[in-house]
Amino acid sequence: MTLDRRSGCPINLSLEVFGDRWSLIILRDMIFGGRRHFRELLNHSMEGIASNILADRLKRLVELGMLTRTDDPTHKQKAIYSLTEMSITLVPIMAQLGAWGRVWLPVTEDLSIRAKLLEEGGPSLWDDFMNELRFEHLGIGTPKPAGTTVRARLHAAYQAVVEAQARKAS
Amino acid sequence: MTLDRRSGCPINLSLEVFGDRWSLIILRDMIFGGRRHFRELLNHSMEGIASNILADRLKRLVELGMLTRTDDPTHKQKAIYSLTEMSITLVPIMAQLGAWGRVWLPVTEDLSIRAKLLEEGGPSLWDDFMNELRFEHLGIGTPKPAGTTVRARLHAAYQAVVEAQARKAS
DNA sequence: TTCAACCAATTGCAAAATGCAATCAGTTTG
DNA sequence: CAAACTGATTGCATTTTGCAATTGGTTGAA
Repeated sequence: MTLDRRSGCPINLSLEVFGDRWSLIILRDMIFGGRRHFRELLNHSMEGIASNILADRLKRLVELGMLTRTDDPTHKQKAIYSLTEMSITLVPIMAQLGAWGRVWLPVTEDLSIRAKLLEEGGPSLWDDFMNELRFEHLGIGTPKPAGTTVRARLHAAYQAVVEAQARKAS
Repeated sequence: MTLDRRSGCPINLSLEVFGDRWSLIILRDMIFGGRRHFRELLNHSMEGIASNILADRLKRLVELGMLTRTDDPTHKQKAIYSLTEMSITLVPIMAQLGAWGRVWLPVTEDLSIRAKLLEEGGPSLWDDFMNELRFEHLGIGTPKPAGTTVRARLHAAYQAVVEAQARKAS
């Protein structure tokens, strides 16, 4: 997989990597949802990605250096997809994208609470989160106590909103 | 023009607005290149956008509220495209995109010097730049002395690199 | 007053990407 | 041994893209 190289402009080249309707969605699910397997990405996809598109994008992202693919020792057919430093450093872009979308687009409260927290936490929270991802995906650094991680906090906030909505609806 | 609404996730909805290979390129040329007319966007396009794609995206961006289209009083056929607050607040996203691309992709020096300055300037420079865009496109706020604007400084840096490259090549 | 250059698109068409459903062969679990 | 699960692949219809040519009109200069 090689870039088009329409121009050497950084914004253009970034768009050539993930300027489509699915690549960033897959990376979002890996970064914020903790997905590591094909089936996890396929079956829990909020937007309903098709399996052929998912297969195509995973292959492409691996070829571009955004992901790595390794065999799962517990299952001979299972593959584990890992983020690379290249995709981990997408966190600030994701944060800005979420912040912008929250202001201008018809987001739902449950799905935007994480973006809100990420925005409020600012660059220092993004750094903490990236370090967690480095530990999980690259084996770099030291683990944090379970439940205190950024992902756990984001997820807890999401769950709280979902439960509040359920109470309101009932 | 209405969004797909695959989900209410802010990242997904943002992608539905500009998750394609041309929309952000057009907005980049308007924000950083100061383009306001169809022909300017078409003829000075580094990536070589086709006229039908440009027409389609301009229409779409207007419908989504990212641009406004007004008649040019000097030419009955000429249209002026203006950024809206919605697209002006894309500046932080552009800055992050440029910063990421500069690290990970084969950018050229001339086309990435602006991204470098924008990154180094940080949020306060982004704010200055957004305020300039608000004055230019929305008529809000006060003008700055010519030559001291962020856009002028970015452009001067770009020109300096281009000239240095020309000297080196000769 | 004629005419070339310019204006924002539109049209026709081939190629590529997308989306959907069905399917695949191998692996694990009950 | 069968059912469920693994990461895909295939076939096919639809949609989007990209390119080149063209449209109907405007402008400015000769």
